[in-house]
Amino acid sequence: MSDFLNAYCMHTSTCGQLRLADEGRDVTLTGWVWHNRDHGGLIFVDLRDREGYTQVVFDPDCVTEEEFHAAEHLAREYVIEVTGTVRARGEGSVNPHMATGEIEVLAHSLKVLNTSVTPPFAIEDGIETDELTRMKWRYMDLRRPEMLANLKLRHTVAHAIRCALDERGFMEVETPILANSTPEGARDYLVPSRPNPGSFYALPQSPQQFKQMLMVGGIERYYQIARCFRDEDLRADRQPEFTQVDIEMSFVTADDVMTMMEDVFKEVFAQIGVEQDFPLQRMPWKEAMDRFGCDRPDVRFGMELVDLTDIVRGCGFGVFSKAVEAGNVVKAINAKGAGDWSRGDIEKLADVAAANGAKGMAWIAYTTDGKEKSPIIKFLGDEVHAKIKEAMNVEPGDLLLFAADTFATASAVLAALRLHMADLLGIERTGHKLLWVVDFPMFKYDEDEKKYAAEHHPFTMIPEGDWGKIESDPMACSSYSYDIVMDGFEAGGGSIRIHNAELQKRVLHRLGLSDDEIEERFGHLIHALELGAPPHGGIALGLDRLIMLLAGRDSIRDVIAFPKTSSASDPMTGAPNAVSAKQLKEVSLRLL
RNA sequence: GGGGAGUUAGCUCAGUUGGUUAGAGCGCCGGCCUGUCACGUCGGAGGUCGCGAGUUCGAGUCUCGUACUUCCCGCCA
Repeated sequence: MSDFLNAYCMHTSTCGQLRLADEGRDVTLTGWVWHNRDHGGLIFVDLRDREGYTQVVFDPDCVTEEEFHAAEHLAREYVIEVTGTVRARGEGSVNPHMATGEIEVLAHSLKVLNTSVTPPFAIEDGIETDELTRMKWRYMDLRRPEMLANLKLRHTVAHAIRCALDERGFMEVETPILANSTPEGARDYLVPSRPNPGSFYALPQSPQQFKQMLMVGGIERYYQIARCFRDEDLRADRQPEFTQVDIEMSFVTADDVMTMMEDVFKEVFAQIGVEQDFPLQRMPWKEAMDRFGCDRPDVRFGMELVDLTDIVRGCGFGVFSKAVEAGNVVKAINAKGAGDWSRGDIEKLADVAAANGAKGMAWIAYTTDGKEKSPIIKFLGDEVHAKIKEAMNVEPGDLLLFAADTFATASAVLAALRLHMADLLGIERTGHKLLWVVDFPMFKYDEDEKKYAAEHHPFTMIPEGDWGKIESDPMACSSYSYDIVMDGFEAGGGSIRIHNAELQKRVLHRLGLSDDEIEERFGHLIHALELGAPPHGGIALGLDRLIMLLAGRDSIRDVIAFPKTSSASDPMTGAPNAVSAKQLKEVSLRLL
């Protein structure tokens, strides 16, 4: 081993670890210069590494003239090695805001390991630097303590999950990144195959097919912290590549999977000190939609949706009564505390409703001094209004917001308004609340394509009592499916899978696939099911979202070391980039 | 594909009704300073106002286009 490696490979971080008990120790610290306070005859340098920071003092009596001169010129982010003695700080110079504030290191020697040009932004928490700038110099962003803490949390959680699954007999198995394209679902990222001109791999949207094959392969309990790829438009909580904790088990029921998952969460949360009551609530999908308008409700606050369809049937307000006649629903939420809002502020909420598909938004405000104002109240009639007030539990200071539309649209509108009002009213949403949303319908009807689609995915097991409805009444088919919802986000989802080839074919037929298409796209799955596939099911957790929520961030970009911008590019490396004509020719491609 | 917000110094921002040489804080550079910890203090440098057209005597400011960032809808089995 070279002297260089000898000198550095055994080094462990100590910048955040020294305490009063270490007084008198000779130590060697390495790290980055955070702040340099040069008092002329005495220099204070805050030296930072991933564990924290320590004040180093340069006294001209304790270092050579050259070293003191070098210390005067230490700028932010210079990399240095300092050897010195730990000493207690004098009376009045203890810094209670620093973990190492009771001590300092009096330098005996200084080595400048590297210099740094001026950083593009401050290496500090709470900066408001544009994300493009942070991503272009991502390695600098990662030096900021809060970003480092996010990655540490991610590591700790991933490690705890691995340990918990290992204890339960799960095997980690890697599945291919170069996989096959599946026309169902999200758009695939494609990779041309050089030896097979005109053919492409797809990067997996999830290891779904492979993990089912592993069950058929007799693995029984599999997991993988798996990268997944979806070529769809981005959001604050969606990246083109993201990480799933992918889990599959044989010979289990939905209850087994959920219980196992809760046990894992229990251990993970214990490790990171997150409070959560177990067992988790299990809410049927229909109930979630009825009460929250959403299959991933944030149940940390109320403001639930109330169905007023029966109350307003035949009432004098045409928008409501005609909606009911057309078979639609009329629902409302009660935003307590917004009753005194101005007409203008209330009308602005209609923009939120419109963005989610509403054609308009009726409202009634009840001021704290007992007045009522509303553009619709005069049409409702006293009797209907009284019933609405009773159903909505109206008190002075309340604001009712209505949606009259199809069940799907009314749900989406009020779910969005509910979250929007919670933000505007400052309703506290601290802590974490997990629950299961279960029993999703097997199918949904796609109005545009005029065909049925899978609500979860087409491999989800249907309760045996509903098998007969696959052809006759698909919308009435339930499924053994479960999403784990955290603070209003889908943290994961799974199901018991179909392990019967005939049933799988019936479901695929229902989705509009011909025998030939089934053979072509899903032949490998069908054949596997015919060869002794065990009953099996599993779940996939969105690791990025989970860490985002645990870290209290608004974007998964803050918990991913090297994320992409909203146009799926990487400002640091320049990816995606143009390739040479030679490269294109090698994979038999020509650009349009 | 659609809608909202944005782009001015290294960073964060201000910039009035279209009018002189585009400002501030932080950072940066230089001087002074032995107990600071957002050190202090004195001085200094630093700008293609995203890009391209247009209107105008005159554009950071108005119009059109365009690129990029960000949030949302669609999309994400």
